[in-house]
Amino acid sequence: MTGNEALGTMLAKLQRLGPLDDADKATLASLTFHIRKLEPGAHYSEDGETIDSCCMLIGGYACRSKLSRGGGRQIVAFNVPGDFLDLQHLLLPRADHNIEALTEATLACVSASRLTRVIERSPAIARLLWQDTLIEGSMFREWVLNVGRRDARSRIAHLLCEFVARRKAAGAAAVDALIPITQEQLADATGLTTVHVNRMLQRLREEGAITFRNSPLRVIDYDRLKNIAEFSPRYMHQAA
Amino acid sequence: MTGNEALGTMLAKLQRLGPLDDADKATLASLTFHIRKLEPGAHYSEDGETIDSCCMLIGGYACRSKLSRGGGRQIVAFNVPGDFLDLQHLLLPRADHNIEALTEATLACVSASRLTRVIERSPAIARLLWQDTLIEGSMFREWVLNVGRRDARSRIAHLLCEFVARRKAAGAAAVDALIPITQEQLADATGLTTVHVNRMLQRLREEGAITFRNSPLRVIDYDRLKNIAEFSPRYMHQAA
DNA sequence: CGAGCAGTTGATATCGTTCAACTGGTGTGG
DNA sequence: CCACACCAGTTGAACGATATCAACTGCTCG
Repeated sequence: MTGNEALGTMLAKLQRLGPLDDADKATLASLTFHIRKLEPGAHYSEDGETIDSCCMLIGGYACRSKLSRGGGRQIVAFNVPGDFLDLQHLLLPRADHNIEALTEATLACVSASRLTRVIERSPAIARLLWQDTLIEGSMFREWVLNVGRRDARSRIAHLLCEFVARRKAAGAAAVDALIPITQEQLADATGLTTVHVNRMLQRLREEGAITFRNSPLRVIDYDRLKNIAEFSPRYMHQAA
Repeated sequence: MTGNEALGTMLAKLQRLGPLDDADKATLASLTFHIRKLEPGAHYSEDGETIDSCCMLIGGYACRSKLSRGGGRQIVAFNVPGDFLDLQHLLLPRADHNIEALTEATLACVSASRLTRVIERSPAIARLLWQDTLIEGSMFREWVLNVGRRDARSRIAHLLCEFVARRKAAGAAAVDALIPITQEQLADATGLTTVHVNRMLQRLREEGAITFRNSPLRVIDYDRLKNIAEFSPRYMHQAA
């Protein structure tokens, strides 16, 4: 994976959000990317750290998580290729959560100060990045609803729907591709226990929505899953 | 409440986030505010609506909520004076949640197109608004953790701590001022039932952290409440 | 071959829900 | 000034969803 491919991924992402003119593209092209690989489970950043670069996930999958005092982990977002992982460190140097690779992951990192210069020169780019932040915010609100109000079965279903929809929108994989999330991670993302997640997944399998026995999770009936989940992608603002 | 007072509130809010020079302030002052009053329970915006203005809450309290298909309501944020209610409609015209007054509320509204012109002229203002969006995002992440991982008692305590801390930071009221949130709203915000919220509040009262019998809620021992809540305000990035 | 880890199962415990009745303010119309 | 309605809050009893604990399976990898 080279800097050029990273630039391509970033351009594609931004242009999914809105138009850029040639000057904007040239400005972007002036960035130098530092390519970084992460093993599964490795952390890119940790809660409390000071960070002065911004990364985009250009390959593999990641998640954002926070710990409660008791040691419980809550995953608050999943990330797919094309996602900015920490645009926030442009304006808020101190990390407020952990960012962790789910699979082998490839990151394209830019120094925060250089990116700052880019957005000063290109209001259009600044606007799209801000828009991305806003869409992320909307997804967090949906997560609060998901964890707060849905029962275990539809909560899990909703999570899977979102993951699959975002990955598809990013062009990273088909709806029925393998889902690289363990049951433990699913539990941490839904606020349930692994035991209960396992039982609910079995139910979703019986209902014909997914498969997974001794092999990674895979969605086989997306429509059914969406129904169970009350999933409507509007909150993603068609962009993720 | 006049447009001038609205401008003052907005300036104060922005300068809590970062510095502005005189040109920025002049640019802001060119905005015309439309002052709007909301009765308790009245909606400013509803999920799905198209909105072409941006409002700041300059008096009273509000909340953001979403509905699940089953009709369950999830409150995903509380708002205190000085909060931008819908900066997002600058870039995402379609609302993805409801915004509702908790008390009598006063809003200062600006047309989205005018505000767009302001941020085009002043990168510093754009930067602070984006920063505000990022901080809001961090608070949503904390809410996911709160609803997903904490038990009922500390979940409620955490909510109260956040409300009180933000209100204090905004200079709107002291820590021990009345909290204008009903037990039903507390239930909707925590993903619990009113019955259980009532029982947990009684426990927090027995523990000496709050009072409320036949009168509005009030925090009387903030430190104790913070302890129960595992509350650490870092996720608000000192700004709210 | 053994260790380790994700996943699976069953039995039991618990937290929070549900349902239904009741209290006590507050506001309104007669 | 009373009667009534209404609404937030309160209480108790029974129920149910999810957690907890502990044992076991079956990969995968060294």
